[in-house]
Amino acid sequence: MRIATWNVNGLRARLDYVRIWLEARQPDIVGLQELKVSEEEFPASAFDDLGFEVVVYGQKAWNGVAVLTRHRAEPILRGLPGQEDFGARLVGARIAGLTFATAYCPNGKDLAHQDFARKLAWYDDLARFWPSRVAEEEPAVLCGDFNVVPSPIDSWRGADGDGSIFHTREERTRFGALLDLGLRDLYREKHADRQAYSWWDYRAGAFPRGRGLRIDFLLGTSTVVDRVTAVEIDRDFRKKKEGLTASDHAPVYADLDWEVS
DNA sequence: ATGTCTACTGATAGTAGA
Repeated sequence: MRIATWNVNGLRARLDYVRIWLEARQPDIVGLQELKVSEEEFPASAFDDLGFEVVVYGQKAWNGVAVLTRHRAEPILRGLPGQEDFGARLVGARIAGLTFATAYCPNGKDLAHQDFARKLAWYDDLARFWPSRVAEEEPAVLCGDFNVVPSPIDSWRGADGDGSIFHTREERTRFGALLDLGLRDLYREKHADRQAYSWWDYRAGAFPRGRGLRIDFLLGTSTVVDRVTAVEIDRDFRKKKEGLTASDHAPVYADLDWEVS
């Protein structure tokens, strides 16, 4: 079974591109972020045609998350309690015996902006909420755009980035608190020393220059980690395809040795 | 510093957010 996470940066603008990726990679479950579309305008029929059921938490213009699945989904999470003002950023479902949730964590903008403190508070609420709904021993995945660079190796700037937005001690502590709940970074479990990125700024030629950050993660509990056979950042799908513009994020996917009943 | 992209608006170019 193949699971994936992808910040698509506008689902309506990206729909044809997303379709190309789904057909190329054939994932079973996908967490999408930054849909930037209301639930009324969500292109459900396009995914239906491709054989995917959808669980959507949409919002006009900003944010928005969804789970696509080839298997039957039972919705279990919609939003982070107490953080409704920060928009549609968390949705989850139970699929094929797996708890699968996807998050679009706040960006924070810059260290002086009030959204930076709000980002930290959002993380604190997530770390409180998650264990109230998901047991550490159950097979579970929390994936998404976390807007945090966990370690210097995850930044094109290396340790020179330390202290700047996405690279602060405060953000790393919050991300670490999720790992302390028993969630493990599937990519890092498979590729301990590989420097690779999942996001590149559209500006200043960041992608061709190799100036990226690894901020998109598939986090899994131990029962999931034990089943992982491969994890890849699909860098090829950060490139233009058939004249279509890519998201500024690449998809990240993992293959699990998983029985779908 | 910023060479881009998306979606919004009493829109039809300018702005905000990332």
